[in-house]
Amino acid sequence: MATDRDSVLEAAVGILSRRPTAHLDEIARAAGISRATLHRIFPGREALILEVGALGLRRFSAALDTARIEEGNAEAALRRLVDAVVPDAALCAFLAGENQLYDHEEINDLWEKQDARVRALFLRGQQEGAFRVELSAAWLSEAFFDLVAGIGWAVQEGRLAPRESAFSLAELFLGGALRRSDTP
Amino acid sequence: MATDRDSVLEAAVGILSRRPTAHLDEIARAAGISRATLHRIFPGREALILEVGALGLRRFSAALDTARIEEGNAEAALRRLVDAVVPDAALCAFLAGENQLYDHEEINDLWEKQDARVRALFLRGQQEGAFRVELSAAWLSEAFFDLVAGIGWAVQEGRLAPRESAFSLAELFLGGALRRSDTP
DNA sequence: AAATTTTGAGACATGAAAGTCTCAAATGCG
DNA sequence: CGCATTTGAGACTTTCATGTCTCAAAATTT
Repeated sequence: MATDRDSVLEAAVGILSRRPTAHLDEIARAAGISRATLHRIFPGREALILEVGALGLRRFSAALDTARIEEGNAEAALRRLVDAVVPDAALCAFLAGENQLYDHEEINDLWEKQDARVRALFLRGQQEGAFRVELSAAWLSEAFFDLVAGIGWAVQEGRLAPRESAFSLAELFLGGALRRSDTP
Repeated sequence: MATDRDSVLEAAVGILSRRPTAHLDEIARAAGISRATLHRIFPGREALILEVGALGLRRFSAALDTARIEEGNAEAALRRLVDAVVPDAALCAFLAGENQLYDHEEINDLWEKQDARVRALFLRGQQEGAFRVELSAAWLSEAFFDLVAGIGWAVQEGRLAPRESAFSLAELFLGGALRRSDTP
């Protein structure tokens, strides 16, 4: 459930994923609280950003769990992952853009762990013959994340309907832009 | 050719695309000049950022020109575009992340114009039967840009070899991650 | 309804980066 | 070689977001 802190963090993401330099004023207003209260909940800007990152990682990690990406065939696992991750795409977009967090050991470790799970999925998919081997698993993993972030931005700014987002992401990433006469 | 200003701007991109909040000190050092000289060339931070954006758009526009995206079949045009745009991927990554520039009329207009050209390419490709029609031209265009930015980041941080970048971008975007028995 | 707690608005202090200036060193030019 | 221009290092001022504080209003509890 969305605790009090989490709802503030989600409001913060809405602002920060678009403008990482936004003032605390603005974030507080978006969260519907005063700057004073924001300060009471989070000691300062740095702490706030850190917690947004931590929330993003928790959600991403939870998405990997609910999608059970280690099970079944790789393509189906990836499709499940898309469905699970799309609701938190904005959070992922923030994570993707916030390279500053990477010198925080705790965050860094958690990120590394989740990233490894995704890379492993692609590697497994390549070994199963599901994914192309001409593209490195690392690049597949990174590109996937880029597109998740892109979906997050596009939805947030109204350029893409939320209902289409999972389909658009999965189809483009898996199938590419080229039309084909046959289904694979 | 890279005039004096442009070389400073390119150094600035190297820093700013990774950390948009970097101090001017750092940017000056990266450009090999002093903070005083940086101030002499660009009146201030805002002006610098603006010019970086303008350079990015000029380069992107030039890439669309050299790729002659309006000519020939759409797939080939897109492949040419990939080759033309990859050298400036870092600049594009900056553009993608810098939504602040969008309230500058001049920049905004220029961006809108180039974006329209790319969208037109995808639309044309869909009409020719080259690109899938289940995905909107707007999303194809946006996703393409997301991946260009991703390539820029990955190369800049050494996660992807520059020589592989054009291939990785074109293949993933056009063909997707799924392996296929036949070539389309 | 009274008491306790939480919140918001604003004033104020702090600190850090941006912007400005000066002057000596370096560079380029005639 | 001497003159002119440009550059760099640093001190300084300014600006603005952050962080801190206070107090009254609102909400919650009992």
